[in-house]
Amino acid sequence: MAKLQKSIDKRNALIKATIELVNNNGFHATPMSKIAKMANVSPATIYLYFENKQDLVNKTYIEVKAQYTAFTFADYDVGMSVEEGFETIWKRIAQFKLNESENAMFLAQCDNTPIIDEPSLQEGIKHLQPLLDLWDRGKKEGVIKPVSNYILYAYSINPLSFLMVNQKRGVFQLDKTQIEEAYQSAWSSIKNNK
Amino acid sequence: MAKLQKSIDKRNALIKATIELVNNNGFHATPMSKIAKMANVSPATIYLYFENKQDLVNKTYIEVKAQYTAFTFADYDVGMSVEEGFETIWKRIAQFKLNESENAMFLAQCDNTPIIDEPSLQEGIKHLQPLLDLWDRGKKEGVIKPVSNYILYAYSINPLSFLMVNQKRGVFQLDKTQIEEAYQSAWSSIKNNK
DNA sequence: AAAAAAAGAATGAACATTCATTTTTGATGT
DNA sequence: ACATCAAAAATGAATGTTCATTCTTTTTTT
Repeated sequence: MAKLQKSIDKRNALIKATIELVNNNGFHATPMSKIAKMANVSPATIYLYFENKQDLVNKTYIEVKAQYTAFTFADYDVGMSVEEGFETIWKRIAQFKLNESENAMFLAQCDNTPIIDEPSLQEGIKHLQPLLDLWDRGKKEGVIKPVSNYILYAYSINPLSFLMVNQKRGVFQLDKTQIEEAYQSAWSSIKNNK
Repeated sequence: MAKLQKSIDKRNALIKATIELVNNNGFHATPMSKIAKMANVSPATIYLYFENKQDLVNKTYIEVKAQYTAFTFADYDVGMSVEEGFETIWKRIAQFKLNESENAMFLAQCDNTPIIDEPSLQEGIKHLQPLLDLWDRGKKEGVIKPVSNYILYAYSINPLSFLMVNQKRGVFQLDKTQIEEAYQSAWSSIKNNK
């Protein structure tokens, strides 16, 4: 147990260091030596846990994405109505993006650059399925606009990424009221009006 | 004239190569030597036009951002009504993001990573002012929701970035009808309902 | 005491930038 | 028109550094 525990700690420290350094300096300016130093580990040790730098960043991405989706669907239940389900999921996503902004920033960076390889991107995207299923159900019930899920996502979920980035930059702050307003915008942009 | 013309051509070729390589490989995997090769120039020549790699990427960012905003406001006139003005601007932005996707992708990458330095980011953001002015006017007239411009941007403009990225990836295609739908979503998410 | 984990130092490749030379440009005098 | 030539522009090859990865040795675990 002791051995395994220790290993997991080191692995986590490496992943945490990767996120922090990539967020602050970008992938191009995060050498393995710095990651090692921040994780209190020798550079050589990284290679006991990961194949190489690409593998490290891929695995970090998958791990953070898994956390994100686990968090997102924690309160959700398939038995909920479409509207209730969407509100539940949306609010969790908002909470994640605004409270766990280190993780959210890392995902935003990965999703807008070619640093993660295709298989890992695919792996990361899988877990969003419940939301897509909910939308499909909503369209059948006539509650959700009959448009592509990409458009629904673009208008209801993606804005949170932008708000998160700007909150992180310190130029803007989302409070309770604004979150509620943002939620109303999100819902009214996807609900079917007719 | 001949001399200056030639210089501008080389500079443009370098900027174009930078955009293409950074889009496809990321900043970390675009060596100066590759940029030089793609621009049909010796590596040393880059340093006649730019101070160093950071300067090259900063200047590229500013240049593309300037193109973007010039394009955006080309049809806009301050005398327009708020609704007409917004529609005019929004549709130009959509056109830019979907037709000039190389440029738009580059901006998206820069806006979500720490590869551009702060002064250049500031420089790039300045030109968006007319849209913010329009929104402020709209709020005074009671036509636009009285919320932060960041929220207005997040819900009406930013979704286009997401759609652009996914269109580029080939998983999704925006046609005329969908653009019209997207515009309706954008407008109804910012117009004042009461 | 053998096996596993970790470490620090070494290795070699890749890369940004500079250097020494060559080529191009365009003004000037014929 | 053309030849000359200094200045500017461009080049390919060096330079020195940084960095990912590996190697050998040491430490820890069981």
